[in-house]
Amino acid sequence: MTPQRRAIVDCLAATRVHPTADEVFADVNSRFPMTSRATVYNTLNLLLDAHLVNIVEEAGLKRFDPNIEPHHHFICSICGMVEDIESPEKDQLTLLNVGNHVVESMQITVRGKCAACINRGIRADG
Amino acid sequence: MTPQRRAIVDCLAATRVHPTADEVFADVNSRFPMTSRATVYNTLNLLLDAHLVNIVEEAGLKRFDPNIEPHHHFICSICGMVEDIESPEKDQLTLLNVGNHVVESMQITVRGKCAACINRGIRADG
DNA sequence: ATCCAATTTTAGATGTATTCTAAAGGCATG
DNA sequence: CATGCCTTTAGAATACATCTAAAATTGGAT
Ligand SMILES: [Mn+2]
Ligand SMILES: [Mn+2]
Ligand SMILES: [Zn+2]
Ligand SMILES: [Zn+2]
Repeated sequence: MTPQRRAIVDCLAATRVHPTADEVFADVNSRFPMTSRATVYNTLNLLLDAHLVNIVEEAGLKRFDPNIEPHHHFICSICGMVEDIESPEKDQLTLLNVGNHVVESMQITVRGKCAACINRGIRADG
Repeated sequence: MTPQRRAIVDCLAATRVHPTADEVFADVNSRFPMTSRATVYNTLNLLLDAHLVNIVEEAGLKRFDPNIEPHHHFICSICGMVEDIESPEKDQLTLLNVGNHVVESMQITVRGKCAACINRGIRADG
């Protein structure tokens, strides 16, 4: 556990915004200016392999999610924001068979417009 | 509607495999050898803007889905195959509010191992 | 403390998917 | 035929991610 790795882990633990690798890099770099992108990617991939973080893909970006409890996401179609859903919906899902495939997990993605974007839009109109 | 565009639309209409842009390019190019990648990407993005196709992102790839009816997907964690779910699960989902956000759609992603990959694995073992 | 092997970090090169650009081509209209 | 508009094309440019090889750091053994 090096300072760089600690900074990366801390960055993930402190956020709920599902940052991209580049956002993690920017954050870590502000505290450890010499940290390279490669270290950030290496460490994130180590965390992935160890199942300590998950990935949420959206708009061509891989966003990293330190919340490894099964949960669902809301994604804003305007600003791209990804937010955890403290899921009552989870209980709606029975893990059932799909064809002859072996099902391991099920996840809901909810799309729409986030409150911030709606407010921005209303102000822009008025 | 040019021959290239028709070929791209036909390619999408004929498949259920959620091809990538490059897979569409390969298919179209086999019939119209001079078609460029730019035309494929341009046309796919036009179709997206017109809401005639959707995107399914997986493993860093954008896969194109001509099925614009709301539906769900099974994704194989081994081969990456994306398959529509003729959804009884759809009815499990009530389109409910998430925070102060405006919900527009909800989609289930089921992950696991596909039948083909399971068979391949069993043969490899035996 | 010194040496050494193993691991980690770094800068930059490389890879891969996608988008952009500028010129050429097609097609309809006057 | 000349004009304008849209499409296509090839290749350059961009963006995100991964790989490489050398330097730096670590921890254990002497
Ligand atoms: Mn999450
Ligand atoms: Mn589909
Ligand atoms: Zn938003
Ligand atoms: Zn499979």
